[in-house]
Amino acid sequence: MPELPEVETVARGLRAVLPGRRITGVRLSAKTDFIDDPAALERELPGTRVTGIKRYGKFLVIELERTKQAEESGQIALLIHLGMTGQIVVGAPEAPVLPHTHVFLALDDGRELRYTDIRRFGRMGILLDGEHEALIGRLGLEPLEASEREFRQTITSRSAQIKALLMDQRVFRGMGNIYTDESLWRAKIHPRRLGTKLSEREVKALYKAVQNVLTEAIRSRGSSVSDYVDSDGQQGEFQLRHRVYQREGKKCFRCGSVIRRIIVAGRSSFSCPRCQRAPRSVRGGGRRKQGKRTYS
DNA sequence: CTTACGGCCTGGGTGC
DNA sequence: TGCACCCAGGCCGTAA
Repeated sequence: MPELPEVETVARGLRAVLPGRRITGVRLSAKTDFIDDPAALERELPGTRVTGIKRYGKFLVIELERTKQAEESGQIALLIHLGMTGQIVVGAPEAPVLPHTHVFLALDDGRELRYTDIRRFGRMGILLDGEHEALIGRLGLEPLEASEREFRQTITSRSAQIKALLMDQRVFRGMGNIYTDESLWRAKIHPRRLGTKLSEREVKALYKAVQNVLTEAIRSRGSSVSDYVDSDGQQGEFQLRHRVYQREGKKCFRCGSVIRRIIVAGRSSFSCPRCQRAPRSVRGGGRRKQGKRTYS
């Protein structure tokens, strides 16, 4: 569910309430298979103070300093990935507990941070000093920080399908299914086009599209398609501005053609058949695996 | 080194 | 009402 704009929105929400707060207690549910080392959370977190909130692509890092054991002065951090259905909400401990809430962090201001995750595709764990860099090192460019030149360099040096490239976290960090489709539609590029085969004009248009889509989505506090809420429990509004995502069968906002859904890079991909021309290899009667598809 | 695909998990929607 | 199936903002491990 959450992509860069949603995670950024959560990060900003947490920045407004967490820094300076001390974690006074940790409680976990019985289902902790999404936590790297549950015991480490219970052992390390109590007594730490939040010093900052960082976002790397779709990862959230809550930076902490130890305040109890002075000999162990090292900084640690709580790493969180929201997966598809993860939610972090800070609120009153008396608030009703949503189903699938698996982590409760008591704070010294009397409030409580809760992590809820229906599908448990999320991830959580303690980061010690070195692990911080190791994680970030495996991630690609932050799209909103990349220059146009870096962007072009990265895209044109890979031969994968552009959709797969944009969603590959080792290439760009933070893009997911929604914002990839929305960006490709704005740039009028078919998701199956290959990175190497994009013209300079197309790459330029895509760069702008990505910048604009992400920036506007952050301004709208993300997209709430089904589960997403920010750290106040509020939904985003960018879903009202989606131009292709989940609009199969509806008219293209630009040309009126019927939006299609196809599978690209293993994911549902929505595009306009007229605005986003398919590459040659795909346009013809190319034999592609369709699985058990029913034609009606 | 790529890329493709199944699996992980739960719930909502649809069609029979 | 039940059941089977498909689908969902993501990623990881394995196979080719």
